[in-house]
Amino acid sequence: MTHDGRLLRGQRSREAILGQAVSLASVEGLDGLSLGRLAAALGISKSGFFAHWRDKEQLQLDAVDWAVRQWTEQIITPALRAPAGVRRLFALHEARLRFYADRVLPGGCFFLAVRTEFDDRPGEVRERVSKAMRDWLAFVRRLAAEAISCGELRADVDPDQLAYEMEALGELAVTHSRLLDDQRAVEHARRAVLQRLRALSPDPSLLPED
Amino acid sequence: MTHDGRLLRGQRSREAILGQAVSLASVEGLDGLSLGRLAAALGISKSGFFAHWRDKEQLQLDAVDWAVRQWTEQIITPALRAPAGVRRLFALHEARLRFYADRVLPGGCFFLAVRTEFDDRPGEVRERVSKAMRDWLAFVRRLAAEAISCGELRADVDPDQLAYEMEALGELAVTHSRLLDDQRAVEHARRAVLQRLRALSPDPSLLPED
DNA sequence: TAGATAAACGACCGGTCGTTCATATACTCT
DNA sequence: AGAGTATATGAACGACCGGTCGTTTATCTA
Repeated sequence: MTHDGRLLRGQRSREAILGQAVSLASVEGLDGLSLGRLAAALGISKSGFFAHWRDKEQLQLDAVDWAVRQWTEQIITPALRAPAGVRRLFALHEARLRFYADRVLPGGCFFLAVRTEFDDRPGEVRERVSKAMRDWLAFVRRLAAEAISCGELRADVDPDQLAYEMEALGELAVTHSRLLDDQRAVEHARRAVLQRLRALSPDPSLLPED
Repeated sequence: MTHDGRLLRGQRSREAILGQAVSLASVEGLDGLSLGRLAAALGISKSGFFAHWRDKEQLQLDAVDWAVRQWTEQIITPALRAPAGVRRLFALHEARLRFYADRVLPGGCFFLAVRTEFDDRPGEVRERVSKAMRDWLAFVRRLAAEAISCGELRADVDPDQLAYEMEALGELAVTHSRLLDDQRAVEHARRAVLQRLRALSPDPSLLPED
């Protein structure tokens, strides 16, 4: 129980499979992704999945959780190194844009792909994705509320409204930069949030001018 | 040649099929849509499609054009009844949000679904969707430039930047309202653009306060 | 009225989908 | 050494995929 090489190997397999699944799902979605292609990309057999997951849906659910962990490590954690307030909010936005620009995922954003796929399709996957989005938005709202309470955002700012705007402005960068081959999309996304935060802050000098 | 009931019937069939295809594609995408389900939804046989289109891709291309026409009729044309300037820009935004709120398409937005599906998949469909997006953004930019030249927007406004922001803020309303069952999403989208336009206009009183 | 043509159909093709199952291997525990 | 278990495989399944084929029905033309 304490030292089982099989479990360790199994866990490594699971991690490798989920990572690849999230990568492919960022391109073709979680349902568009087929087990055959996933197996081919990993060089394993299709039936091997069912040693780890009961069916495709269970794998999809775990893939969502894996993507949440990746998002936390690569966007939230780095942003928390910035001082609380508007600088942390903007650091969060920049971490996200860097995640897109660095092409960490071949499709750009797992959550964009999966959200448009499942927003109108009932089931457990939808609920899991929905919860991930709620948690993420609640986190952004909390950062906004922090910024208000430490006086770096005007007291009349609505955290809900600001979180919506940051989410919208950040995410369009994915499809715009790809579909239109428009490099300026990321710059538009950056400037939009920067100018918005500066306009809402009593001390804009906390943020870069441009 | 001038009066052929067969051609007329064929054209009506094509229109009905494309309308249904756009509806279904707004939910599951243009590739996720299967000819079998499309035929079932229309109560016709699968093989009948190939009397009108060579293959699925040709139908997809026509569906994109059909969706562009629908978008023009239901969003652009109504907005053009508003006077040129910031009021027309905001009318465009409101027409779009009404299109979403009225659930004209069961999936909310054909172009959101198709864009996330094809932004990283080469082919003719991608090019067609890309062109549709470019044309749409160019139209929004033109309205913004008009507003600047008639003095209703500050001269230092960047039409590219404004078009990006309006697009981003408008479109997130689709998935947010659906995935999160959040009715406020549309209101967030409306207020974000309204306050943005008011902030950029020398005469905010042209627009509603809230 | 006879022939041509557009529209729609049912049957069927090869291929891929998610899934099941019997089996083999690798490892731990008793 | 032997039982038990986690991991992985290849073969096979029924369902559905996009697409082809020959045929029928409806309509126009000569």
